[in-house]
This record gives sequence, structure tokens and C-alpha cells, in this order.
Amino acid sequence: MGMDRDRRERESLPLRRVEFHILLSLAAGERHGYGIIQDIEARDEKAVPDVGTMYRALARMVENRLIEAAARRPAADAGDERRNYYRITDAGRRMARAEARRLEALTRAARIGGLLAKATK
Amino acid sequence: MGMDRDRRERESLPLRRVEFHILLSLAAGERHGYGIIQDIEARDEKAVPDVGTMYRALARMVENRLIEAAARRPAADAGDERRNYYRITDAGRRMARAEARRLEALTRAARIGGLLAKATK
DNA sequence: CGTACATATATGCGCCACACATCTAACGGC
DNA sequence: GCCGTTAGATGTGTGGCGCATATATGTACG
Repeated sequence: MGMDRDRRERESLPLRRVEFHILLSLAAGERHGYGIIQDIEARDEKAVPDVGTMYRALARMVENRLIEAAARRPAADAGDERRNYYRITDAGRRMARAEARRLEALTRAARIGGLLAKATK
Repeated sequence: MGMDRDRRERESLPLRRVEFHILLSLAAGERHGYGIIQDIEARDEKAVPDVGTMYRALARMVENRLIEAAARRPAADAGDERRNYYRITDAGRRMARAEARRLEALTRAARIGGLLAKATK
């Protein structure tokens, strides 16, 4: 059982770029699609996904239980009826952690390979 | 001129996954296609590219001057005539550095977002 | 109040990156 | 000489993603 879960997670790595960005954004709190895009824009202007890519990814990830529709919009924003809010699931958080570890290892390899300066901290 | 080069590099990021893996592997020394695959396997079992993807990527990257065919095989291995050895070019190293910085920033974001432990070194 | 622009979500289309499958052939051990 | 491994190459299919477009609500402003 736990084995099955682990295997599924391992097999679906590496995560798609959009998906990791989405999970990373939602790890900080509930957000709606357009808001996630702006969040990514703020963090890395070079990797901003297309809106089509975004909404399709959201649908797919709900399907895969990596995220779920937030029951109701967060307090402050009672206004805009159009927005669909999402939250990260436990499975999503596990996936994001696994992928983050992968990226970290890659980064470490790059540093060892002399492609990055010693301590960028 | 320098500007043009910088712009081209920035626009073609992020690198394809295979390509970064190849550059990362070749940054450590000259290698042949099959050897690169084994190198990647050793480093990250989850992201091992298909052989088809690999050989096509190598051809493309030679075309784009990110790598080049090594004139002749490295000393110790005078044996196997089948092997095609490659080495990283300056342009390739620049691209790899840029991509490594991108991944490093992503990793940092993941750490800030609580998806990674504090100091992994 | 109208209308112009930003916000928000959604979908058809086409390209291309990649995995999968298959092929060829040289290598090394027995 | 046979056979499994190593090495490289190529045809094919799927799916992710960018591009364009559609639709509709929110908001600012005269």
C-alpha cells in the first residue's frame, strides 16, 4: 500500500515544470489560476507558463489529486465570483517535496561539476 | 554582439531536460553517448532519458555548438571503434551555467516554501 | 450609464520533446 | 562460432505546451 504510493510517486517524477510551479505556489496558500500565474511571474519571469497550459494543468492535477478545489474563496476576497481557488493536497505536497529534493540534488551536482559558485546562500 | 549572445541564451532557457543532463555529464570530461546515459543513471535514476532521445539530442547539440565531437577517444580507451565521444563547448558551458542558476533559484524557492529542510549544504 | 481595459477561465490547433519499439552491428566471453 | 552486452540510429505515437481565440465578469472613468 505504502509501497504502491511510493512507486506511483517515483514513477511520475520528474514533475512537469508547470506542475511544480503550481505546487510551489499553492504550498504558500490557496490561490486561483490567474493568481498562480502572477505568482510565478514574480518569482521567475523566464518560466511563466501560458494560460492555456495553466488551466489544463490545474484540471489534470485535480484529477490526479495533487490539488483540490478550495471549498470557498478565502475571506478577504468575497468579491470576484469568477475565481476558482485551489489548495495543495497531502499527495501534492509529497510530490513537490520529492521533486524539490531531485532539483536540489541536480543543483548540487552542478556545483560539484563547477557550473555554480561554491556557496550562493 | 555580446548582447545578442546573452539574449539568445536567455531566450532558449529553460534547457531541455536531456540537454542539461548531457551538459552536466560532459562538464566532468569527454564521454560517449552510452556512457552519458550510465552517468545520468548513477546520478538520478528517475530522470534517465531514453536512448532515442539521447542520440537525437547529441546530434542537435552538435548542430547548435553546445557540444562537439571529440577528435579522438580519450587515451585509456583506444579499443571500441563504435563509440562517439563528445566534449562540451564554451557556449555549452555558458548555457549549462545559466540553467544551473535557474535550478538553484527554484531550489531556493522550494526551501523558502517549506518543501526542503533548512541547510542541505 | 456606457464603454474601454484588465481580470479570469476555457478550448481548438499544431508543434515538438520524449518514450517506446525495432534495427543494425561491433564487442567480449566461452 | 555463438550469445549476451554495448553502442548507435531511426520510425512512430502520445501528450504537454505555446498560440490564438472565445466569452464573460470586474473595474475605472468621464
